[in-house]
Amino acid sequence: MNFCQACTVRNRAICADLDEDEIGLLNNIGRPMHLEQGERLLWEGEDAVLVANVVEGVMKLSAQTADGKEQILGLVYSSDFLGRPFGQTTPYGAEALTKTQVCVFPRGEFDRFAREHPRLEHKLLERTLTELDRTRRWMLLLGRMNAEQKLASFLLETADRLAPDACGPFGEGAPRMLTLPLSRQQIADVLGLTIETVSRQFTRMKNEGLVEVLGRREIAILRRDALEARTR
Amino acid sequence: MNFCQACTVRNRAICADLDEDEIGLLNNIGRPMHLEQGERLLWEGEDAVLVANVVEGVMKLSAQTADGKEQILGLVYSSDFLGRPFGQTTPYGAEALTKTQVCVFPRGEFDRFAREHPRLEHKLLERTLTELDRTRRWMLLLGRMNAEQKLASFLLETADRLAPDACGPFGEGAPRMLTLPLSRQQIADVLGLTIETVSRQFTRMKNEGLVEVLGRREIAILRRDALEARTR
DNA sequence: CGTAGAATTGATTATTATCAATCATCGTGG
DNA sequence: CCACGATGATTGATAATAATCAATTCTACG
Repeated sequence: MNFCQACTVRNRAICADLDEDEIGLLNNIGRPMHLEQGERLLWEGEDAVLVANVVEGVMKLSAQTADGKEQILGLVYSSDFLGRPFGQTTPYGAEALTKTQVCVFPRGEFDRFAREHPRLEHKLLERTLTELDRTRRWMLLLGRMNAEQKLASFLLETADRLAPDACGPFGEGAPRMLTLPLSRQQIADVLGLTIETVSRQFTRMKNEGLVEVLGRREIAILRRDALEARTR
Repeated sequence: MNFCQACTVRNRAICADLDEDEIGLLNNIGRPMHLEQGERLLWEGEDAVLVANVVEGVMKLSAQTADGKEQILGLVYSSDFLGRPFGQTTPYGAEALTKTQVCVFPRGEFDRFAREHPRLEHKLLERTLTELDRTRRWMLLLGRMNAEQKLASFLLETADRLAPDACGPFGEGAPRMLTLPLSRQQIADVLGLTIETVSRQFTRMKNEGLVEVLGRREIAILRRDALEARTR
C-alpha cells in the first residue's frame, strides 16, 4: 500500500523532491498515524526513536523547567517535519493540539535513508534552517517584548501560518477569522506569560477594537495594521 | 595557497568529512579574514551575501526590536558555522566579540558547492540541528526562568563552551576560571535582562560564595553544583 | 438544566525595569 | 609612573509590568 501517492503534503513536505522510486522506498519505512487532540508523540528527554511529517493538524513542541513551568518551543503545522534526526535523545515533547495526521518513521531507518538520498537531506536542511530562523525571531519576542507586543505578534503569526485553511471573505479590510489551535494556557506557554496576563491582553485588544473574541478559540482580526503597530 | 591545510578547525568544522580534493575546491571559494573586537560581518535584514566558519574567537548573532532593544540570538564559537545558506536575507547581525579569525565564503558559491557535496551538506545539517536544539533550550530560559536562573545557566553554559581554552587547575573542586567574551550589557542582551539586573545577580552570587568576580571579565566558578542548583 | 473545566476579572505582591548617582577599571598622555 | 578621564559596572530609589492568589463568570457538553 503506497500512502504517499494520496498524501496531501507530498509536494510541500521534505519528500517533495523525491522521484517515484524513492518515494516508494520511503513509503516502506514510514506509516501513517492518527493522533487525537492531547495525544503525545514524543517525550522530552527520551530516546529519539522516531521522526515524522505532519500531514494534517497542529502540534506543539515543549519543554519544562525543573519546577514544572512549561514553555512551548515551537508549533508544527501541516507539511512540517518533526523530531530529531541524527541525535540520541529528543530534546522536547511533542503533543497534538488538534486532531492530527502524521507520517511516522523509525529514526534509525530514516537517518539511513536520508544519508543515501541527498535531495531529501537538502530539503530537511532547508526546513531546519527556516525553523532556526523562526525560532530565533521568537527569542527576540521572549526576551525583549512586553505582553502586548507578544500577543499581537502571536496573533499575526498564527493568522499567517493558518492562512491555507483560512475561510471567510478575503481581501483588504475584511476581518480575518481564525480558529486558534491553542487554549489560553497554551498561548501563555508560547509567549512566556501567565494565563491571566494573556486574558487581560485579549480583553484590552477587544475593548480597543483590534480584535473580536467570538468563542474561546474563535478570533477575528479587525484591524491588522493596528495589530502590527502593537508588535513594535 | 591552501589555507585549509593549516586550519585549526579542519577536523571539527563542517569541512571535517571532505577529502583532500574537495578541500582544495572549497579552499578556492573561501578566504580567511580577520575581525577585530566589535567588527561586524553581517547586518540584520541585508542580503545574505556570505557565510563563514569561525576559526578562532567568539561572535554574537543579534536582532533588535523596533524601539532598539537588542536581543542576542546566539553565540558562535570556534569551528561553528555562521550565516544563512539557501536564503535571501540574513535574519540577524553578526559581530565579533573578541579578535576573531573567520573563513568566509560567498553565499552563492558556497550553496552550489554544498549541493554538489552531500557530505558537507550533511555536516551542515547536523550542526544546524544541534544549533536548533540549543536555541530551543534558550527559549525555555528566556520564557520561563527568573534572573537568577538565567545568569546561573549562562555561566555554566559559557564555562562549557569555553572549555577547550580553559586553563588553570583542573579536577573536581578546583575553581573554574573563565574569561567572559561579553560585557555586562551583552550578557543582559543574551538573557533578556537589563544590565542593572545582571549586575545585581552577580553581586548576589558573589556574596553567597558561588562565584568570584576578579576583573570585569574574569570570573571564577567556586561552587559549580550550587550554581547548577540555581538553574532549577 | 446542571456541572466541570476554562476563561475572565479583581486585589495584591513580586520581580524587574527605569532613572539617577557613584564607583571602579583600564587605557592614555603628561 | 602616575594622574586623569572615559567607559563600564555597581548601587540605590522608585516605578512599571506581570505574577500570584482568589473569586466569579462563561460555555461546552452530558
